[in-house]
Amino acid sequence: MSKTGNKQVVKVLQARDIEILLGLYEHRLLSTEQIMRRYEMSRWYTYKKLRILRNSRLISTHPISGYLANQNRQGSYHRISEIGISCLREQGVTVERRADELRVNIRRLPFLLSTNDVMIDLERYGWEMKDSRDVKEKFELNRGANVQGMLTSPSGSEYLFYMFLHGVGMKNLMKTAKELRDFGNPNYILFAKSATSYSTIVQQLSTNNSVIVKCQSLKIFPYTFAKYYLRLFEDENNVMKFLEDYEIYDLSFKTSSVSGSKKQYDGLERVVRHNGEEKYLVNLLDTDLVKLYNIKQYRKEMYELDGRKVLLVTTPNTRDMHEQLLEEIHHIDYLEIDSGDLVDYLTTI
DNA sequence: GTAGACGATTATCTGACAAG
DNA sequence: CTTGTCAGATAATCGTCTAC
Repeated sequence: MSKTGNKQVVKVLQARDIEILLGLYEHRLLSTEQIMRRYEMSRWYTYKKLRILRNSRLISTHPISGYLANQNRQGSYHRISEIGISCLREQGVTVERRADELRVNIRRLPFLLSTNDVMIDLERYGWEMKDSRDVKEKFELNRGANVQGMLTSPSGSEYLFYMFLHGVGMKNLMKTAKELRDFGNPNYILFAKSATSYSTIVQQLSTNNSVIVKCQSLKIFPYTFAKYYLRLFEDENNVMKFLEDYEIYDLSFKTSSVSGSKKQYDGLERVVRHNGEEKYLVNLLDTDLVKLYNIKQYRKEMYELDGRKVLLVTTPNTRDMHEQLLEEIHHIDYLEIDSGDLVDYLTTI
């Protein structure tokens, strides 16, 4: 019997035990549910495995608070213990931090759980996530910065990212804006976990040109949508492939993008034929404020000279917001994408 | 309107068991 | 020994209906 004073403990450390310990070391903490997803174990087995690791004092378990709004029972999260760390060291893993240094302040807990959730969803599609401390170290950013970490897309683009929970304080948003302006990194992703925080962020930042002109992309996503969208669509060619595949959108793509000596408009590079008309296609599914800014620069006079309207790809949920942001521009047509189609497309690949 | 009541749900633990 | 599944139990909590 594998018992020590009644409790089941680890007798022989398994490969998966080490992977779990490593995951806890690298990401500081993971919830029960996250461990279940990340290591692809059944619910029962996850509990069992974690209990055995805990009984062996390799990990410690704590109740989650502040993660889900209006709910008291939110499950548990797990951290690696000092014993767990020496165990990793014995396995030949280079570990520098002590268990004590991996503790997370209760106020940061919901942020870290949220970012780890994104990480677990996207890593299997070729994304990589770097912890906020590593990022701050690497780019020499100050310790108190809001930046949550860095995401590297499958194609190698590096995005610093931010997480916004259910409420967004104005002070905090201004602090973030200052970071976006000062950090000098070209690409950013902002995740918003509620509809309110999403629209607050978009509204506040879309008028802040001093921030936008410093960026190559500044994408703002509703959290859940982002976890689907980013699997594949950070690469815009895949968005185009999707639009082509669904004939109901009635698009035919011109073979090449606008190029050469002809005068170009920033951000308007892709010409399509839609309803018998040539238009500039802009994908705004990512609510990229840089794209929005570029569309605003395409003024009425230019449009009258050029003759091509802008065809804007949006969703039923974001259309109102996008229209409102561009209300002074009239030469825009909106193409609504059914998010169901989008999810179908992503899950059948 | 709200305090119970009551059943459903959630997160977890337990012990048993098959198979390797 | 392990992995992995499962029925069953639990305590806390959630949702909702009902009685006052």
